[in-house]
Amino acid sequence: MERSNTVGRNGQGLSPRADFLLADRTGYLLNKAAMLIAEDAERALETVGMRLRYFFVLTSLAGGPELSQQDLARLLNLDPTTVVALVDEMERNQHVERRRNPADRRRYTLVLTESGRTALSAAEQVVTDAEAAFFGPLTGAERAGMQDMLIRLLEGRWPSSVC
Amino acid sequence: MERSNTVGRNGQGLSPRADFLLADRTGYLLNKAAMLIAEDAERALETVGMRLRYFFVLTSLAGGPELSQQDLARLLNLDPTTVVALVDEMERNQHVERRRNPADRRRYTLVLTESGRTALSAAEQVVTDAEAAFFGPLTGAERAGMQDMLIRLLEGRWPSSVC
DNA sequence: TATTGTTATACTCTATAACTATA
DNA sequence: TATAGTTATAGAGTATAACAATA
Repeated sequence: MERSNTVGRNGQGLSPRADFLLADRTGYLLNKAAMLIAEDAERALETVGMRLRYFFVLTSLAGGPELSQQDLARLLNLDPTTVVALVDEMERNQHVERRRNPADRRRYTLVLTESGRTALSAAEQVVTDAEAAFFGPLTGAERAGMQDMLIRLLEGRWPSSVC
Repeated sequence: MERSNTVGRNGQGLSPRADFLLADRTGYLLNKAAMLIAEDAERALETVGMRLRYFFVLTSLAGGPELSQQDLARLLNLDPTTVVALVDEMERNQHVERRRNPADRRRYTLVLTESGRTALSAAEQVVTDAEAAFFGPLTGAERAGMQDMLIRLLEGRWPSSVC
């Protein structure tokens, strides 16, 4: 049921106009949009039995250089202890192997398995579809422009090794 | 069916490029950017002793129509029980008053106090500065374009009453 | 019967500290 | 001494269910 607002936002006589509205805050809009696309992607991934963070890890391992658990933690802004649990799960699913790095035997090198690649492919499809739906209101050029702007905003705040 | 993939990206000669890198995912970039600006804003607000969500609530109350706690929950994607705790805190700080809505005595109308407005003003300054720094890499036109695109992406997924 | 605000509770997620093995 | 990974645990944050008052 909708509320009947007796007083309009822009102050029809009474209500004082605020200096900043929520919708004026680029940062707020960014957060709201991020939340919605994350929800959409999470919902899409449910159909293939995967969580979003799991998908991010698979993508990171598939696309980049060799990564250790610490690398993953830094890259995805996860706590190292969270990565342990995640990789445990991925290893149980045989999507990832831990291989000791001979150059530094403290580290594991995380290796995507064939099965992991297969799971990733299926996940990529549903996520790509979800993104296409979400960014549907934008033209291709606009979306490319947003992509470019976001990358520039992230410049220097991204762990060196990837991207 | 097993791990016959010595094809991993460790092979210097034959590293297969992934179909999608993390940086190709507009959704991922959106999330990363949102996380960073939220962190920046949170850090900026520390200097005035305020949390980001608190700031969002103050902004919502200052700028919009009368809001109940349920309205706030829907607007800011918060759980109604979380809003109770938040408003409790704001009432202790005398930034907000709960007034029974005579038209529907189940609801409170949340009213910003003068002291709340003062706190909001101080917070607006530091958040505006943090946003200016974060979006510094963009031209004014670009930032306006992003603002416009974000609003279009949120269209229809925003509670009707506000924005 | 449905909704607002509330409390109590359970659950999930994340952060902290300590330990090991390597460097 | 410092770092990677691990474990156990504490803490924050969130969701769930039940309830009273009101519609």
